Amino acid sequence: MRETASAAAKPYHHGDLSRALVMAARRILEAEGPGALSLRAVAREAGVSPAAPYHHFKDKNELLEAVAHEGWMQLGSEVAKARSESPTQRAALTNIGVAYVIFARQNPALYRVMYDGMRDRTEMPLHAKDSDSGWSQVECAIVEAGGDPDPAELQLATIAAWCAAHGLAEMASFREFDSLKESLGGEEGFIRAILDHIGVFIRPGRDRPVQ
Amino acid sequence: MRETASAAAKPYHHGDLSRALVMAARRILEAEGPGALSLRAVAREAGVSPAAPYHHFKDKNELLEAVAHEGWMQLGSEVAKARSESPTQRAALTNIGVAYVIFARQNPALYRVMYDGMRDRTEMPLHAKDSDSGWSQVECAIVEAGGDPDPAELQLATIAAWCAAHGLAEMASFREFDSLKESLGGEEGFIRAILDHIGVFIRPGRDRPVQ
DNA sequence: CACCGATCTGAACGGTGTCAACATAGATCT
DNA sequence: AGATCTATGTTGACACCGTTCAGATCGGTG
Repeated sequence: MRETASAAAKPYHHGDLSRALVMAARRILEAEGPGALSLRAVAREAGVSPAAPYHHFKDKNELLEAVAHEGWMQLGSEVAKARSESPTQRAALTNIGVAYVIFARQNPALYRVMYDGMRDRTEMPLHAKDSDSGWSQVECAIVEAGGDPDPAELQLATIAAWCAAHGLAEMASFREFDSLKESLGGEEGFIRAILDHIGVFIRPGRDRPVQ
Repeated sequence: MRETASAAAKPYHHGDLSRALVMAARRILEAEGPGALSLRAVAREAGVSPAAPYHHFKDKNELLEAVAHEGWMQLGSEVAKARSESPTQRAALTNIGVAYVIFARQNPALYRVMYDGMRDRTEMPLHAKDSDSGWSQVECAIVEAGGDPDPAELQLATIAAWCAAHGLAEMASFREFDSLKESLGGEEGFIRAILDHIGVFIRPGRDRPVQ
């Protein structure tokens, strides 16, 4: 019953469905937004029956978690890139913030899934273990920028920075700020201007000396 | 066909269904969370058929907007209260931030609905007109606390403060910070500690003098 | 009173998450 | 190799969802 002898005959077993499902989900997310992201639609996009995903994810939620995890990984590497490309350690922290917000702005649907999965969770997903997670990178950057290395103080500073970046990531989507953005030289100018007002992001050349 | 002659015979026409629906929605939201908030459930809770809401709201979304609007009003008055009860103008801004985050923490499901409705909106709902909206109160508080009254600068500062508060409102729900909260004297201590790290929130007694 | 418009009901449609029963394919054992 | 086991698919069903539409019911206006 093979389709056309050799080539594209869809096999009964997919081979790597879990990855295919995550990819399909991300495709739908980009193309049609989070509202269109139903489990059935993902299965459809992957060319598979609606029940097939349940052999790889116990839930719709578990699929979304996998998608979110990919997102956090990607964000982590963007952050790492921004940090390593910074000319000075003092500039790194701000650049990390900018990279974070820009990622969220460029992948709004994905970012939404990432944070939605985070909400009713008892722990933050991304940062705990990996030394190159977004979280620990921010910690390092804060210390390197002259922040207080005392663990308790550092944790507070990191939380503060993360709060600001997340808040800005969500607020930056309001069209209401369009004209303001334009007058600040585009999206990135806007982001930098806001981060400039938030103490945890050291302001090169305007802050008091680091030490 | 009246039930028991006079008293509680459910009338065919409800009288004030729109308000009853909003109230029912908020009840469900508090009791079972945002996941349980279906239009049918709201109608059920209000003791009405699933189609009845459509005579008062064109959409499920429009109902949620009404719920969100109530939330923003409530938040606005909480903020106003916190501001007016502050001993000094310099303390007011921080107290506003604390009140904002505490409101979000005490009404997490409502806050989620409020912001979800905000996301794909072209304008922010709450602040534009009313002089006692949360937004304009923050603006006033910033100026009164010694912030730059230049309009452009003030707008940036307000956005920055709002970003931080919103970010903290969402991050404060992570159980991961439980022990940290405890060591800081509870939820409010935690919130103040974080806001302390954010420049737009003036730090009484630690910041440079206002003028 | 007759009537009209606003409000509510009932039944229906397509879509959704999820599950149980069954089918198939690939791996493993003899 | 053949038999068997397990992982991975499919089909069909269930309850629920948002939404619509035709009809029932009521409050008010002529």
